[in-house]
Order: sequence, then structure tokens, then C-alpha cells
Amino acid sequence: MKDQVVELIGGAIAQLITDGILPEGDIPTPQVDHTRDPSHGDLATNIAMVLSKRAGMPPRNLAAAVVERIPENTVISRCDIAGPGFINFHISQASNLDVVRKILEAGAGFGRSDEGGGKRVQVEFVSANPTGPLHVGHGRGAAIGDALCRLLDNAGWSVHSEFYYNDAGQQISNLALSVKARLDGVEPGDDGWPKDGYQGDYIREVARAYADGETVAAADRTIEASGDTENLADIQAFSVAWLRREQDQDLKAFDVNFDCYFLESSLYTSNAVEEAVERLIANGHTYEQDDALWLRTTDFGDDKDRVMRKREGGYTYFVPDVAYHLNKWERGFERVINEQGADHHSTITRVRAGLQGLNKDIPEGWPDYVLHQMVTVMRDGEEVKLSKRAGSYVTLRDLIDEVGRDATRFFLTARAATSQLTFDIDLALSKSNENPVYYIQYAHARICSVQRKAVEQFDGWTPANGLDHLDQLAHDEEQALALVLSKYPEVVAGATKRLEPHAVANYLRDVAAAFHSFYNQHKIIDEDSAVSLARLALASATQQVIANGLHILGVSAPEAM
RNA sequence: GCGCCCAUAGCACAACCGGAUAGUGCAGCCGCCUUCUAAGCGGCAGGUUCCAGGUUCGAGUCCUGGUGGGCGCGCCA
Repeated sequence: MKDQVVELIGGAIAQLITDGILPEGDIPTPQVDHTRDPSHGDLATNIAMVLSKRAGMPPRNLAAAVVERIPENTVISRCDIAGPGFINFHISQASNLDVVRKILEAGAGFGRSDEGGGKRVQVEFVSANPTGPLHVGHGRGAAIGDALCRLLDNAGWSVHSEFYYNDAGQQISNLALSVKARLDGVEPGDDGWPKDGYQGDYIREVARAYADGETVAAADRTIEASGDTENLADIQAFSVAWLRREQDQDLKAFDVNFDCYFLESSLYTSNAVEEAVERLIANGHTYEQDDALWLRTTDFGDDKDRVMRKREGGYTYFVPDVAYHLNKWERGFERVINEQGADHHSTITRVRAGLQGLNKDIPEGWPDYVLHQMVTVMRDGEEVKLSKRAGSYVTLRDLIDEVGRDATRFFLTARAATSQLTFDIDLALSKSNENPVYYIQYAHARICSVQRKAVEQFDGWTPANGLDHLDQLAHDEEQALALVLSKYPEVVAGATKRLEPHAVANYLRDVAAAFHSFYNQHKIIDEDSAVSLARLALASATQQVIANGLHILGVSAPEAM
């Protein structure tokens, strides 16, 4: 509908050039927006203000000239010139309602596009180290990352989701030492408790399972505990597997799945880290100083150079990360999106610098990053500090168990990633019925209920039965609902372009509001069957849009509540 | 001190590439269930968009300088 109006304005502009009112040359595509205020019509354009200088006439006069030249059509029922030179378009009822037909015909495909053209995109997210259960912050990453995958899939990309984790190194050693301490009966605070040890209760459970000789099967590994309390390597392998299993269960409960779990250790065993380092040295981007090897990241926009190989011989964390991203590139992902917490934003410059230094013709701004700000958790009116080591902790599992998967996912995706988020557990718990997700799901369930009734009432009923009667829908609430539904493809396209899934969440609230308002004002199944069939078609189109939108957010669309 | 993100109603948050009278939910107040799900609807109230300048037909949005908050600035990850 918007496209049609853009085209009509384009026709008028072409005529203005023919008539010599506008000079030939670069004319921008007319910008057409939905209006905020219904008194401004349905769509508006600022084209007259943009071109007024070029035409050498006041915006309002130019607007009048544009309106005169808009070709004959059935879409626009009225044009007004308003304010400083806006042209407001009122869309004809029939044209506005045509979206109902489009939605019912396209079904689950409504709002999909093939813009991605089947090109491959890799999305890395969560990537938590196996040193503890997933917390709310990881949950935010999981919810946003998965929604990004779904958005990109919806836009015709071939999406590959990946979880990268560190299964070796200092933090994992600390984990193993913490478990060993528990096995030896050493408590946090005792003499002999490891420095930087993990204090959470879950460490005790890992120790108990190890001592009992349990077998754990995680997504990518199965390990049987030897039970040998002196064998640190066994303890470490078991602990990693045990925590991986925990995280897998958390993610499964959250309905987030990955195509691949990528192990940091594999970059060492495949020699990828060593090869990347050698290449950086060969390319002259490194130097030795203080018995360490440095990467001259300042050549690529960093504010200081960074150590690659530590004095004791090991690599710093970003070196395998560079090797990992080279691996992504060599796997053919021309587009890669990394969703991660903003506390890791300093890695961006280093990883990109390392990639540039490899001289592999990797684009400068590659890969893309989506950073989410921190989640603050409030309980009893006080902030809960998240600390894995101290063990004071709000796990993702707790939230899912307490407030439900749908509500948790919605809450974590409904806000812009750039804004800090306060998750008030008391509010989510005690007033879960007031969570916006129920408002949207309720609209969906209501429609399903009406559809069940329609099947009883009308023999062989399907939503399409109403398509020949759409002219019955002349009320404000009906027109308003159809207008909201018609925005769905633009909303999804915008959310995909800007990598902002929260726009979909906000939009769905608008759809639900328009539907509830319509529902309260008009009885859908009335005596007059033409009106009933038309309203059923409109309601069914609404149900389809809500279902499609909720799917992108990874939230269920219940048929009954 | 430097870098990144943020600042919008009592609270939590929206606002597309700069568009017209800045919206939504919760909390508050007043109404609506003999009708397809009241987890709903209608109405009222609530704002100097942190401050000061600038850019222009037009700024919550862009620029400069402040103030306040979060995160980062390890040979930790």
C-alpha cells in the first residue's frame, strides 16, 4: 500500500519535470510515512518540503502542484495539504482492507521476504564459559540472538547459529580447583580454598556427582567421572561436561538451539592459533617487548597495543578469538553477527585489528556486533548483585521456572539492546498476569476461540469465506485494525535491517490493542452472515500476524488461555 | 584521565532516514461482564524529552560543551 503511494507520487514528480516546474536530475525517492495522528490521514509525505528549493517555490504551492498531478487511482481517497507542506493521504477503505486478503493468502509467509537471497549469515551468541549456570545476562543474549536468527531467516538468509566456549585456560583451571577443593572438604574461606575459586553451591553438586562416578551427556560430549579426587584433568573434564549439560538444559528450557558448539580448544589442536600468530608476525604487525609478544593494534585504531603472547608463554584471550574469526571467514560467512554483552566491547577493536593484520582481504568493519547492555535484577526492592564467584546469582532457569519461558523471552527482547534493563522479579512474579506478553497472547487465544465457534456455526467455514464481503468493514475499529496489520512487513523489514527485534515486540502490542478494541466494540459472529464472515476474515488475519510476529520472538501463540 | 552505551510521565520503556499536538504498559482515579475468553474495553490525570549552546522550514533524534549513571581501559576471559 505504501509502495503504491510512493509510485503514485513518483508519477506526479515525473509530470512536474515534464511540465518544467522541477529541473531534471537527481530526484530522491519520495519518503512516505505512516502518520501518528489520524487527523493527518493514513500516510504522509514531506516531498514538497524536500524539493521546494529545487522548484524555487514555497512548499505548500509545490505540494498543490504535486497533488494535481497524482495519477488516477483507487488507492487514495483524499489528499490534503497541511502544516508547512505535508501532503496527507487518506487511503480508500477497499485498499486498506486488501491486506486481509494478502495475509490470508500468504499465511505464515506473510511478512517474509527473500532479501537475503539465501546468502549465508552466521550468528554467534551466548558463548558463556562452562564455569557456572546461565544467568539473566546470558538470557538476554540468548533471547536477542535467537530473535536475530529468526528475523534473518524470515528475511531469506541462510542462518547458522553458533555458541563458542572456552573449555581450557585459567578460568577452567579455577573451576577444576574449586571442585577439587569441595571434594577435599575445603569450604570457601578455609585455608587452601583456591584463589579466585568459584563459590556457588553448584560446585558442591559437581563434586558430589564426580565422587559418585556419574556419567554426564552434554550437547557435544559424554564424560564418565573416574571419581579419582587426585586427578585434576579428570575433574576438569567432568566439570566442564557437567556445566555444559546444565547450560544445555537452560537453553532447551528457553527453546534456543544452536547449529554448532565451537570449542576454543579446537583452535589449538588444529594449529589455527599458531598459524594466525605466525601470519601476524610475518606481516610485520608484531614486536617483542618485556619478554612478551605484542600486536600493534594501534595501527588499526586501538588506543594502545595489546599483548598476544604472555611472558609465561600462553596467549591472551583475544588471540584465539582472532583465529576463531578467521575460521568463520574461511568457512565462507561473508556476514557474521556477534551478539554479546557490552562488557566485552573492547574486544571488538582487537579482533578486527587482528583480522586486518592477517591481510586476508577481510572487510574493515567485519564482523558486525550487536551489544546488549547489562541486566540489573531487582528482588525485594533491592538490586541482586550477580557474581559467579560469590555465588549470589539469579539463574536463567530460576526465571523460566518462576515467570515462564514466554514472559522471560518477551521481557528480554522487548527493549532495545542498547538500553540497560531492570528485571524486577517481584513484579514479574506477583503480577505476571499484567505482563504485556499475556496481552498479546490473549488476543491470539481469543481469536482462536472465535474461530472454533465459527466452525460450529458455519458449515465448512474457512477464513477466506469472508474475502468477498470485506466491504462490510467500514467501522473505525475495523479500518484501524486493518491499517495496523498492513504495517507488519515494514516493521519486520526495519527490525531486520537495524538488527532490533524489540521493534517487533512493540508492534505486536499495537496489533493486540487494535484487536481488543475492535473485539469489544463489535460482535464478530453476528446474525448477518456477510458481516460475520468479513469480521472473521479480519480476525483471522490478525491471528496470523500475531502468530508470525510471536514466532520471530520465539514466544508461543497459544490457542487457548 | 581516556573509550563505548545511556538519560523521555511516580516506575519500567517506545518513538523508522530529522517531521506535524512525544506514545505504551504498570501504579492512581471513574465507568463497562443476561453478549464470541473482563489476562479485556472506554474515560480522567500525569512531561521544560538531564542542562547550555549550535545546525534548519522543522530537533527527543544530528553537532559542540557540560552534568548524572552503566560498562570497559589485565601479560583475566
